[in-house]
Amino acid sequence: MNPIESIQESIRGKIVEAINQAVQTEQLNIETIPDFVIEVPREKEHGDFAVNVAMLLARQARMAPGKIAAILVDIMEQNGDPQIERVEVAGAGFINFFLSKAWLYDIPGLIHQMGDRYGSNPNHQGKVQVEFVSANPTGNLHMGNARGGAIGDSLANILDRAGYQVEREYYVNDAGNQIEIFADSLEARYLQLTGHNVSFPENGYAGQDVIDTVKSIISKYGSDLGELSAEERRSLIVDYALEEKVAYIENTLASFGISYDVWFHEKSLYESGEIDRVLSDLEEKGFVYESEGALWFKSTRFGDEKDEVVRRANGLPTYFAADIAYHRDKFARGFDWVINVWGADHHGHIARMKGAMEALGIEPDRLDVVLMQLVRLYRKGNLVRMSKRTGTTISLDELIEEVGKDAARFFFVMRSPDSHLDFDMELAKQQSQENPVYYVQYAHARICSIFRQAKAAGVLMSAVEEIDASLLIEEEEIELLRKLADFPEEIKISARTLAPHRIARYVMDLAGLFHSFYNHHRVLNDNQSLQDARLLLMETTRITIKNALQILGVTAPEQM
RNA sequence: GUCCCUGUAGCUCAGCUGGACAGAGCAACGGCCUUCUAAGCCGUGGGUCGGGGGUUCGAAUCCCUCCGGGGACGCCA
Repeated sequence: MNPIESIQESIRGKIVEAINQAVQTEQLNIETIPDFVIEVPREKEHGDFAVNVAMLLARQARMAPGKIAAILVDIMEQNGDPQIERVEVAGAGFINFFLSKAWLYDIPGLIHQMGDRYGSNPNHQGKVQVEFVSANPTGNLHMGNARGGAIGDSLANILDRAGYQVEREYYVNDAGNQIEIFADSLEARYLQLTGHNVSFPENGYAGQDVIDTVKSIISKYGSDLGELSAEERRSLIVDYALEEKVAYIENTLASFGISYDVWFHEKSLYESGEIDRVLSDLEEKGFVYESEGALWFKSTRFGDEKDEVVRRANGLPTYFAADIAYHRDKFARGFDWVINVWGADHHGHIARMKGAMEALGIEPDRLDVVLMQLVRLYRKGNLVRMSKRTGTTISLDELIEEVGKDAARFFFVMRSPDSHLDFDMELAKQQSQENPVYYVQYAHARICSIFRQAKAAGVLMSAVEEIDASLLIEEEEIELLRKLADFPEEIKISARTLAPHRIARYVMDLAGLFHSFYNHHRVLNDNQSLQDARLLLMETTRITIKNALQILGVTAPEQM
C-alpha cells in the first residue's frame, strides 16, 4: 500500500479524463497525451500536488499553457470530486491540486495495521541478488569494505521492501593469482618463524595479520610440518589461513548487522571447470582471440576502451575470466536482476563485464553496478592517511569497537554512494545534537517514553477503529502525517535509483518533524479523544522510524 | 592523454525521469526546561548552484567547452 502513489494515480486519471473531454468537445486539438509529471510542490501555497501537463501540451495544441490549464481545471470543476478541495491554474501553467485531508487521516490506521511491514510495496517482482563487500580473504576489512557493507545491506533491505525476492551474496576470492601470492607469503613466514632463513616475497602480504595467522598455525600444528611434502604443507597452511580469514570476515560483518544468504567461492569455478567452459563458449562465438601467447576478450566490440586478457600466456585464467564465469552463473541461478556494490577503483571493470554478459547473450541491463567513492577518515579535523605501512589504517572491527555499529552504519549510508565520504570519528562518537544518529534514535526513545508515562498514569490508547484521527489539525500534526504517508514512496524511489541515503535523509526529516511536534503539543492531556488521536500518531511515527532504521541496520532504542 | 565520479551557504551534504522565489544539518548569533527525556524546540543572518556557451515556455538538473578536486587506465584483483 502506497498512499502517495494511489493519489498520484487518481490525479493522473482525472487529468487524462479531462483532456479527453476537452478533445471531444473540441476545446483542445491534440494527438497524444504527453508523459506528464505529478509532483509535490516545494511551496505549500502551490497545493498538495502540481501537474505540468499544460506546458507540455502547449506546442502540440498551439495554445498558451495557461489557457490549456484553465480549460482542464474548468472541466475538472464541473466533474466535481470529493477528494479534491480545489484545483487552480498557477504560474507558467501549472495545475495545482488542493486535496481534502481525508486521505491523510487514513494513514495512521494503515500504519498501525501494517506494523513493521509499513513501507513495503508489493508492486515489484523478481529475484534480485545483491553482492557486496566481497573483500579478499587475505587481509582485514577496511573502511571501504565497511561502506560497501552498509550500502549493500541497506540496498538489499530496500529492494526487499520494494517487493523483490532478495539474496545477499559474498564472493570469496579464494583462488587465482593472489591466493598464490598469499600462500607464498604464508609459507615464507612459516619458514621464518620456524627458524629457517628464507627471504620474504617482494610483492607478498607483509602485514602483521599474516604473521599472527602463521603463529596460530604453529601453535596448532607445531613448528615441524616436515612429515608433509612441500606441496601438502603449503596447502595446509593456505587452507587454514583462508578458513580463518573467512571466519573473521563473517564474524565482523555479523557484528555489523550483516549476514549473507550465500558465500560463493571463486575456487568452485575452477573446480567445476566453469571458467574453461565460459572461455570456450566465448571462443565459439568468436569473442576471444590469441595474441602474444595470451587469450583476449574483445571488449572493444562492446564499447570498452581496450581488449582484456582472460587467459595469461602461462595458461592461467585472469580474475576477469573467473568473474565472467561467476556472473554467468548468477544469471543461470535465476536472478532477474544482479546488483554489485563496488569501490570506485573498479569502475574500469564495468564496461567489459557488461560486454561479457552481452557476448554471452545476457541482457547487460540486468546487471547494475553501484559504484561507491572512497572513504576519507578524519580525526579531530585532520585527515588520517589510510596506510598499512604506517599502521594508521583502521579495520572494521576496530571501527565498530570505537564508534559503535549504529553510528558507523548510519554514517556510511548518509551520503550518496557517488559522494566521497568524509568519516568524522569524533562526530560519530559524539552523543549530541551534532550527531544525526542520536537525533533519530532519541526521537524513537522519546516516543517510547511517552507510552511509559501513559502506562504509569493508567492511560491506555483506545482501539484504533474508535480513534478519530481527524482531530489532528495542528500544523505539526499535519506535516507529520504527510511525512509518514511518504515512506512507501520513498522506498520505491530508493529502490529504483539504488539510493539508500534517501532513507537516512527521510528518517532524519521524520525525526525532526516529531521533535517539533513534541515541543509544541502535549500527547497526554485531559481531552480523551484528542489524546487517543495523538497516541496513535505517536505510535505510527514510532513504527515508521523503527522500520526506516531497520532498513539502515540501526537499532531503535526504547530508552536513552 | 583517455574514461568515471565530483565542484551548491563558513563546514559536511541533499536536491528523484528539467519545473514555480535554491534546501537540510553543523558552525555563528538571540530566545525556550514547575507539565510526556533540553541527546530537544523556536527565531536571525548567510549562496554569482566552479566559469562560459547552448537546448527549452522553463536548467543546480540535459548538451558542449574550460578550470579545480578524487579515482581508474596491469598477462593485479
